Amino acid sequence: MSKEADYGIVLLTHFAGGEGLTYSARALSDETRIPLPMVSKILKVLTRQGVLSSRRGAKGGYSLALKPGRISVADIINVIEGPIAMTECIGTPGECKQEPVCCIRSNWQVINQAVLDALERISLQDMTSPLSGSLVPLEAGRGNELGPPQATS
Amino acid sequence: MSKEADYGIVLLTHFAGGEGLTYSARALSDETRIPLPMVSKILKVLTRQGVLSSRRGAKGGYSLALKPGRISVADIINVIEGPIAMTECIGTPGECKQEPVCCIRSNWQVINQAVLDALERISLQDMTSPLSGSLVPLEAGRGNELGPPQATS
DNA sequence: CAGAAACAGGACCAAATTAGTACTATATGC
DNA sequence: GCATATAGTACTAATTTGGTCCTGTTTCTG
Repeated sequence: MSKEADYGIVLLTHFAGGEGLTYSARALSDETRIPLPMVSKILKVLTRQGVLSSRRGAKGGYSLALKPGRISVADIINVIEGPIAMTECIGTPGECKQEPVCCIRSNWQVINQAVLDALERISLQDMTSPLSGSLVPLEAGRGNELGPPQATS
Repeated sequence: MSKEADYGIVLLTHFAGGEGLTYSARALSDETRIPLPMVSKILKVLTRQGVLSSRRGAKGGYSLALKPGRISVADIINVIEGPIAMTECIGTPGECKQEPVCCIRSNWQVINQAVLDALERISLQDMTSPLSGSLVPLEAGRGNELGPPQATS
């Protein structure tokens, strides 16, 4: 994940922690230790994409445009970085030279979708408090009934 | 994921499909349409890391050093790219300037671990045939009982 | 109204990473 | 000895990324 997306999630989590408050870019920079120009840049993107709403002028600033329970981590990565894709062929099909002879692309689609689903289930709200460690890992339904790689031939 | 890791998985899946056969770099390049120098480079890394074994000279080539059921997708990414980490602070702790004031790092650890677990459960063997689309997405166990972001306030 | 505070929108740059290439050396089989 | 094939390393070119800067425009306050 790019640092920009990373920062974006940190910043938005800050908003989610503070019950609909309005923050200036400078204030957020101070509180998060992320350099001001970077903070500005990211907030602008998030505003253009409708995640934040902004008010200009003195006493202006940014505030969440949506309820923190309705924004997912996947959403945020999506608006900052573009589509979440493990391989090039998922994000931009047709680019890869060996797509015609590639027999694992469909498998990547399945894996990618699983990760995507997971990140979509985690809301900004969730990020404000510790996630319980009991994340149920995604389970590959296999045709052959193999155990995990370490336990099988 | 880097293209090198992507290619690596394609190449290894090729090995897994062909029951312990030995392939030369050239043969693999022809079959996968991945440029030869690239194939060579990746195979060398995989050999040094013990995933493949090699034989030099005429009639030489590469073959799998382990049973395809015992190599996971996570393993492959790991040896080619290094540790799988969604954020910098997971892969190389202590680098990030705002780590002391960051309150979401522990959550990233949980998320990262879930993805890691998922990729560890998918073996090379599994990649040779279509994964059933019914991957159970990883489920965030939340303290508060929220539904998915889209369904809640 | 003047000025300060704060966002909007770009353009821009430098460093790091990545993708890909090339070359030399060494081992093997015929 | 020669052809085949890996080992190792160095190199380059292009892209991406992280980060900065500057010039507006809007709004509040005195």
